[in-house]
Amino acid sequence: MTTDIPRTRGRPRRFDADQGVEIAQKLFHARGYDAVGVADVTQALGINPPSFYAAFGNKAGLYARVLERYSLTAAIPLADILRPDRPVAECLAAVLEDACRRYASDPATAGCLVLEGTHCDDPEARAATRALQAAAEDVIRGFIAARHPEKAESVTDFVSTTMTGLSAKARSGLELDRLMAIARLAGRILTQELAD
Amino acid sequence: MTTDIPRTRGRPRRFDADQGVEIAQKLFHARGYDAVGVADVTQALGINPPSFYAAFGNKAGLYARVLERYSLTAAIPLADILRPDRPVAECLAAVLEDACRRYASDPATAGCLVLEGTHCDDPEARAATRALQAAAEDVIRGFIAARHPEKAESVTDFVSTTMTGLSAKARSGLELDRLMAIARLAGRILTQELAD
DNA sequence: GGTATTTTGTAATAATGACTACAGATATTC
DNA sequence: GAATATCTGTAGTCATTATTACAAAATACC
Repeated sequence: MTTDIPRTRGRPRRFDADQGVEIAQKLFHARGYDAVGVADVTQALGINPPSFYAAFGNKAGLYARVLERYSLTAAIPLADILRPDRPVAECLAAVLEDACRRYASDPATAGCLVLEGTHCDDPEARAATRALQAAAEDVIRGFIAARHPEKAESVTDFVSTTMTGLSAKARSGLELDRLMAIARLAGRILTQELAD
Repeated sequence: MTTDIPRTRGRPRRFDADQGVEIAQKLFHARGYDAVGVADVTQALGINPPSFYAAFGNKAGLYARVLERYSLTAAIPLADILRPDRPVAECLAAVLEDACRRYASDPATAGCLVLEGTHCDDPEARAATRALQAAAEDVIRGFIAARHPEKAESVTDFVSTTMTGLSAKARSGLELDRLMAIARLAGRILTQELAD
C-alpha cells in the first residue's frame, strides 16, 4: 500500500505523495512526531495545508504511511537475520549489532523511528508505534521459542530492552563503536543463556 | 535548596511551594514534561497562573525544582548501593534491580522521571535531564574505574543502556517480575566482565 | 465543448500553549 | 495608622496548533 490509488478524474496533484512520505519520514525521525507540525511538513513539501489533507487525511494518517515505509525500507530485516539454520544466540546478537549500525548511520536521524515514537504524546501515534514494536517482539519471541521455548519470553524482553536502550543512546549522540561494545556485551549473555 | 527563601514582607502566599513541587512531580512523572501544561499544574494546585509564576518563575523553573526533588527523594541512591567494600559487579547488579523496583513501584508513574525526560521536546528541559543522567553515569564510571579502569567506559555504557531500556519497558507496562528477569540477565554479564 | 471531479491557493477557524497587565488584597515595618 | 512589599484573581495577550471553507484551476469523460 505504499503507492496511491491512481486517480482517473479530476485535477492531478502537483507533487508525489510517496516522495512526500519519504521527506516526512526524515522529519519525524529527526525530531519526533510531536515536534513536527503539519506546517513543517507542508513547507518541506512546498505545498499548502489543503493539499496535505487531500493526500494524507491528517497528521496521523501521514505518520501511518511513514511507519509503513520505515518498516519496509529502514527497519531491521528480522526475517533475513533470524535464520533457522544458525544458532539462536548468534542471530539475536546479529540483530543487536545491525541495530547499532542503523541507529548510528545518520546523526540527523539517530535511533529507531519506531522505538522513539513510543515516547510521543499523541495517543494514536503512540499506539501505532507500540503495535509495530509488539509485532517485532512477536517475531523474535517466535524465533526463540522454536528452539528454547522456556526462555523465549525472558530473552525477548532482554533483547527488546537492549534495543530500546541502544536507540536512546544513539539519539543522545553515542558513537557507533561504543554502541557496538554494548551490543557485544549483551550478545555474550545471549550465547550463554541459549547454549545448545 | 528545596525550601523557599522566607519572605519577611508582603502578602504571604496561600499555598506551600514545596508541596506544589511534589504534586507537579507526580504530574510530570505520569505524563512527561511536554504533555503537562501550566494549566494542569495550576489546576492541580488550586491556584491561578500569576501565583504559579510568582512562585516558580516559569514552567522550566518548576521542572528544575521537580528534578532536584526527584534526585533527592525518588532516584536510585547510588551513593548507598555502590560500596567500595563489595564486588563491583554485585553493586551494579543491585543498581539495576533497585531500578526495576522503583520503575515499577507505581503504575501511574512508571519508569524514571529523568530518563524519560531526556525524550522531551523542550530543549531546556531536555538539557536539564541529560545533565542529571550524565552526572549519574559519572558516578557509576568513577566507581568502576577505581577497580577496573579499562572497562569503566564500556560497562557504564552497558549499565546506562540497560537502565534506559528498563525505564521504557516499565513505562510500557511490563510487570516487575519480568523487569527483574531482565536485570538479572544483565547482572550476570557484569559478574563475568568484572571478574576479579 | 460541456460537465463532473479533484486539487490548489488564500485565508480563516477554533483550541491550546505559555505567559502577563493590572488592580485589589494582605501582610510587615515604621 | 502610613508606607512598602508581595501575592491573588480576573482577564487578556500573543504565538502556534491542527484543520477547513471557499472559489478558482486543471484534468478526464461524454
